[in-house]
Amino acid sequence: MATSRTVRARRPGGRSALVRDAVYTAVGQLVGQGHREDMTIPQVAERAGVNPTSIYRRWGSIDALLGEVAVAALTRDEPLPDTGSIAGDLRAWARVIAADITRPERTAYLRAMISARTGSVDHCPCWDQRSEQAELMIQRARERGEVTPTSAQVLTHVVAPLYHHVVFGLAADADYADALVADTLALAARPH
Amino acid sequence: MATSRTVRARRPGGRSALVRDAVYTAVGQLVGQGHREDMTIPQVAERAGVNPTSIYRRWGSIDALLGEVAVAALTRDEPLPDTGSIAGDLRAWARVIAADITRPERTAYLRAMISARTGSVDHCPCWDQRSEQAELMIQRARERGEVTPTSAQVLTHVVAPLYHHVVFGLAADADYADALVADTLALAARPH
DNA sequence: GAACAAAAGCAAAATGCTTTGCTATAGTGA
DNA sequence: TCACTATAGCAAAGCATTTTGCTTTTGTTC
Repeated sequence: MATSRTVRARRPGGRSALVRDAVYTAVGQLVGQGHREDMTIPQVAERAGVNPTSIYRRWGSIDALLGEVAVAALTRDEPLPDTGSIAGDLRAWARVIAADITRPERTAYLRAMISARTGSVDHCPCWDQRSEQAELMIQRARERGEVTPTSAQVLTHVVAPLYHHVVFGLAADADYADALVADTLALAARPH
Repeated sequence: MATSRTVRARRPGGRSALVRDAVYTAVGQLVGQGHREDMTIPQVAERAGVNPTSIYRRWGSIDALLGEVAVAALTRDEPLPDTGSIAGDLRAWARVIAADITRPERTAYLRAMISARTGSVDHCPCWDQRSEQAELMIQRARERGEVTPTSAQVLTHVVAPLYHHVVFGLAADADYADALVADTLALAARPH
């Protein structure tokens, strides 16, 4: 994991950023090894080669840190499929999502993000991102004159079930993704 | 919360059960007050009027305890709607689910359950319960000669999006529930 | 009702997380 | 380059959680 995110900070370059990256990397490694539940700040600090105090002062708690890293990891943007039809695009996209979020670290990050979420927060960066992606594919398809589902339908009937399944420990494979897309396309095709 | 669950234990009556109930109640109160994140075993023990050691020896960690209480709270069975049509049943059922899981304690429990879930677990008691409920309503409707969605479709296109929305902090109100049911019924109506 | 066994209570010790005051380091702007 | 400031490092103290060995209570069985 290299220096990729440009968090607006007073001192974006230099040591601050180095420490942050080292900490992010350490958290990533621990999550990868299945230590999401029992992660502690001293642990992360040691692995990052950083003083625990620095983490305490910057993030306050392991949950806040984990939440931040999770969001960062889950919102890196990937290339969108462009197959020439909305059906093909959605199918490819859904499969990529399924494959992505079923990877153990990703699942762990998702759970961390959910766990960190407090009642007051009412929007979710990774959901916003999926929404934008859906909009884009639909936009393109409409310009080609295709009949398409709405982005709300795509989010509700394709993305939500995938995330739900993963988060609750149910199967979310390519077949499931395909079925979701098929249903959603059927919804769109029906006369309004 | 009274003595309702009959966990198969060597000594089902008596002190063991009393301690368990007191602990469950204490956890419930703390969750209700928004202390899911910062709950500790000594805290729960004091509120339950129980020795911390007892909790350590029985549950091991606060996460294990929270997970257990969450599952217990989320799988108490409610009466199913019986309106005479699958459309009415599903609409009523979806609204009840939405209203139920958007209550703050319920949302907290859901998140606790998700957080407690490890990769190896591949089924979810509260999902199983929803599945059984859906099957029952569909069964009844089919005996009346109605065209119905499959239970898989209901779970995927009604229940999953509701849970997803709640868990990720998005809105899940009666309107959303209605829209989900409408879409699912439309799917069922379409010629195969 | 007496013996047995399982679980709870108790208290002290140990462990490890967290805080705090201070110093050192390193970016930023003149 | 120099002053300034934000952040990191350090070390010690404080504190809460967790463990442990033992005793007590209480349900179960004969």
